Amino acid sequence: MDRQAGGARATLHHRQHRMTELAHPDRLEKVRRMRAEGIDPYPPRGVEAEPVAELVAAAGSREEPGPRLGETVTVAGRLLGLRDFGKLIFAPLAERSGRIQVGLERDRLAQWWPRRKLLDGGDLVGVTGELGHTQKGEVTVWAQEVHLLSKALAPPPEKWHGLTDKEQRYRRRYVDLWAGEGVAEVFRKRSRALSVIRAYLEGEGYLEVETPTLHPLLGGAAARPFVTRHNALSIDLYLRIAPELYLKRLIVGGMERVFEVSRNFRNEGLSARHNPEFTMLELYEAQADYRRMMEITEQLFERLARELCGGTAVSYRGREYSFAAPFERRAYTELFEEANGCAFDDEPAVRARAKELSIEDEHSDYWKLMSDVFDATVEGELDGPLFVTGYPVGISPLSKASTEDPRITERFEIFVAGMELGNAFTELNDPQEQQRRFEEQVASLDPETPGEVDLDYIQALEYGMPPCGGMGIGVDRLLMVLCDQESIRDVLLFPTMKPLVAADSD
RNA sequence: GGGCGCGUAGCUCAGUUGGCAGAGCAACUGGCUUUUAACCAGUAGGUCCCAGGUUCGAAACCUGGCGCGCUCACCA
Repeated sequence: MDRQAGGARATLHHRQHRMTELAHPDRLEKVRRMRAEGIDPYPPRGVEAEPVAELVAAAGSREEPGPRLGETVTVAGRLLGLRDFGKLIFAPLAERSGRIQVGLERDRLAQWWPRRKLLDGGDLVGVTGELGHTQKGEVTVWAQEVHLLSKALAPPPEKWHGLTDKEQRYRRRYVDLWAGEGVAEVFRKRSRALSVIRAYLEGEGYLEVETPTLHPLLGGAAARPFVTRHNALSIDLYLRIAPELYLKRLIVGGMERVFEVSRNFRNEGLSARHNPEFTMLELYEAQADYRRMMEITEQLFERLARELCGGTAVSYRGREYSFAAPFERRAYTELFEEANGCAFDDEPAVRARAKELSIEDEHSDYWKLMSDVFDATVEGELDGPLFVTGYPVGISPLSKASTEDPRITERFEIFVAGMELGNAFTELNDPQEQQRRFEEQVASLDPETPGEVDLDYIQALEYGMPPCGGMGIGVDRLLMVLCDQESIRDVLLFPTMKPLVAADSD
């Protein structure tokens, strides 16, 4: 016990020591010298600068000069490194639109020149000068004025590897974003994807809404929740695991076409495909059904691929996926039978199969077990984009049953590269049937199903919900595919990490 | 929680059979007006994750711990 405590203390001390050393002594000395000379290393105002990508385009090449070659321009950004030739220094400057080279010549900067040694890689500067080229044809701003905008005390990481330690990349995303190849691009794409989604749905007559994140009851999915406390009300609240039941209340309310970009929270394990908080797009449309949801999925996926990947061919982990509509459809029941040699509702056969696959019957709930068998034998093999249709009623408590086969529902999930990217169905709007299914869930004692029936939701249905189609799309996972990233953490700016020093460890 | 792997300079990494702690980049000093990971010469920089153990001698071997990654389980 004592040894453990001692070890923990040593680790703590080690980490804090390292963190203070991020500020480099030489750079601290330069800051002192600047202040002594009356130079503010952290001036309050920036400079008015142009996006460098536009300047690079407008400079043209040496052979074919662009319209703005020779103009005096101002750029601002981070100096990634300094290549010093004595009376000439080249430095790449990075900002939001891209990179441009800055050329610092003694002859053009007579007054500033003695201060060049105060400059370091990583510093933020504003540079005014002539837009031109070097002998090798690189577009360069030949500086006439240099303004330090913010002194970097911490040196940038090694210049051609950047940060490679994944933990360091996620923890210090503020470095990774400019030091890591392609990192900023992923998050520009993420932003564009959300714009495309909003533009598409608004074009379809949808209204974007915001429903509560703090829920008094669990519902809309099966997952372990985060619990929090409201002091004034003296009640526990859950961080939402899904916005579904609130959005459907809005359909009852006559809003008819609504969507929400919802941050959901599930208190479960972390993996390459799971983060405790993740973004879900949920949408609901009155007078629509699951077939309309397929249409929306196809249109949205195709549009996103065109906007983000330049076409409908999407390359993910070395394989190509066609995002051109229509997508393939397969029935859940058929896929189940092909993979397992028995019908999904042949309980003795499925139980035997589960034993073969050493899948444990944890909740003594047959439908959960059957679903586990499906996940183990079918899901990972689905290349897609593929709609798996007709999920069994027993694992679809919020879906309307099929009119042709009462054992299954009007529901589908969309798969790409073995990953579930979305889940949609014709919404169950019969309040009595919904209450019956909720009561079954409560009776199951599964820790991941609601502990009590959401009577307010039943009451909403009692006022009458029109026929309705609804869908949830895992935005992060969809972006993994569109940006060709292997881990969900690579499409999240700040993925959930264990704190360096655990505040509460027992 | 299980399995596998990793932990050495600010960063990226070597370190042979157990025998003086190493390189490149970054930093510092000097040189250089066209580089693209500039180049040349020099200097400085270490809790080898922590604690025990084996040994004449441990960064290396053993035990325990800590941290992280991958993976499996979990995640309708």
